Amino acid sequence: MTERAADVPAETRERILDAAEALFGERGFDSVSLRDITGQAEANVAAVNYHFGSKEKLVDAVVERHAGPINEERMRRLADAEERFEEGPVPVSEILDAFLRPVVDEIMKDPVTESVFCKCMGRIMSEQGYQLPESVKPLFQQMAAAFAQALRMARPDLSDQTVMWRMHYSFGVMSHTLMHSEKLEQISAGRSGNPGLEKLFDHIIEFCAAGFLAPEQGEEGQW
Amino acid sequence: MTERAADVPAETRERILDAAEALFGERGFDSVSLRDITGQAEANVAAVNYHFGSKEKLVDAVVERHAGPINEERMRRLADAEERFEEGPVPVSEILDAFLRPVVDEIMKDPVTESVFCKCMGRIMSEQGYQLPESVKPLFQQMAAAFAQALRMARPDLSDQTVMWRMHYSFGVMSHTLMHSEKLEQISAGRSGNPGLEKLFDHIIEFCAAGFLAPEQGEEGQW
DNA sequence: TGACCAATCAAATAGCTGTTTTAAACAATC
DNA sequence: GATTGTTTAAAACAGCTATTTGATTGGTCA
Repeated sequence: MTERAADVPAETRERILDAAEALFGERGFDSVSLRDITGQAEANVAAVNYHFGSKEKLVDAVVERHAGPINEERMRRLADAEERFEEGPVPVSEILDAFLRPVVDEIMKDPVTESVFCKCMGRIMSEQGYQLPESVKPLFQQMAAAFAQALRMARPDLSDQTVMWRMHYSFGVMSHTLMHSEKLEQISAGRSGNPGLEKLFDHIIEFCAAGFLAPEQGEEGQW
Repeated sequence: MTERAADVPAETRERILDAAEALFGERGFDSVSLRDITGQAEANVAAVNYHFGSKEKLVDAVVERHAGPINEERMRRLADAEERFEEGPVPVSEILDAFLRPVVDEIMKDPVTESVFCKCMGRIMSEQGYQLPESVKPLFQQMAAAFAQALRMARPDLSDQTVMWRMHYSFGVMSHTLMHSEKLEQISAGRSGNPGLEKLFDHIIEFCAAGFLAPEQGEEGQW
């Protein structure tokens, strides 16, 4: 009769996913062993290969669990904004909001794993050499293309390269902030339903939007 | 008679440092084994523990080799800028330049390891949970404090928290860009003495400076 | 010449890695 | 009640990990 804590999901598969997400966020994909994961998940080592096939596929499963919903919500919000501003281009801050807000929402869905998933999300976006699972790649590329086009329309005076790079910078701001989200506790003292997280993303959007509004210096096409 | 390629340093210690830097940048600190490193450096496995004491101290040595000079140069440039603008606060873009430029210079010192060190540098700055070696920590904190103060003077209307966060964001832009610097080749086709790298940092400074110039929204002290 | 010292090497240490195998439970269906 | 397919569990797999050991080299100084 193995008693289990009340907040631990009953299903082994789910427990493994949760434990993996937490540990991946804390220490990275490669540095965490299957024994670390199954130990925390109170499962057998073989359970990972049974449920997921391999460690690599487990990583994919962890990513897929959130990446799909986030990217779909991004597309929804962008389409929504384009409807609201049908007479003209969508403002940069609205585009960035459509891009960033779904991440906040996804993180705040589960207040328990919140802070932990924060870092995992940041890791997914920043880990160099990491390949997105094939199942989310197409949607991700489609999403990125849609946002790039919206931003080009919002700032038609900027070169395409500049728009691309500034998207890249905004991505960096978000992922870097998520990865080091333990510093968040300085501003919102760990209460759940974290209001500090939303405020922080407002703050990020302010910063990136202002960055996007900067005029382009130097001659064009010199890249 | 073991012949060695002409561009490989003769000293074992140096060869290990170079190989470690390259591999760490490519795959991260944990994922690279000593055998990977010594294999590429054409050295014996035991050489790492002989010259550095442990793998962890090797990581520290890789970081120390660049972090010290970069932070010292940052302090020099900031002091220089404060002299040039003695009648008033140093402009944000000048402060960011003093902060970012030494990284470019350090990277471009050695055109061979350039692109590789790019990523390693990014990794050092972004790897979550990684602790700076004790030897560089004091200087780093001193440097960060000096830049924070300069930025507060440049934007006295902003709250201290906002300045801190925007510094954090700028850091994120730089480290994320360095980590994914293989995309650099899209804009500067791999010629050495890379002019694209300098241009890119100008571009980053434009973006971050504009972000810093954004007015502070909402009530203060609500963090 | 002999002693010393730093540097290198192959080999062995103990322990961890992902994965596979084998066997045992379990529920549902015939 | 026997027979399915699904899930769990312990044990073993080969291979890799960082580190240590002890022997061997080459050079330098007394």
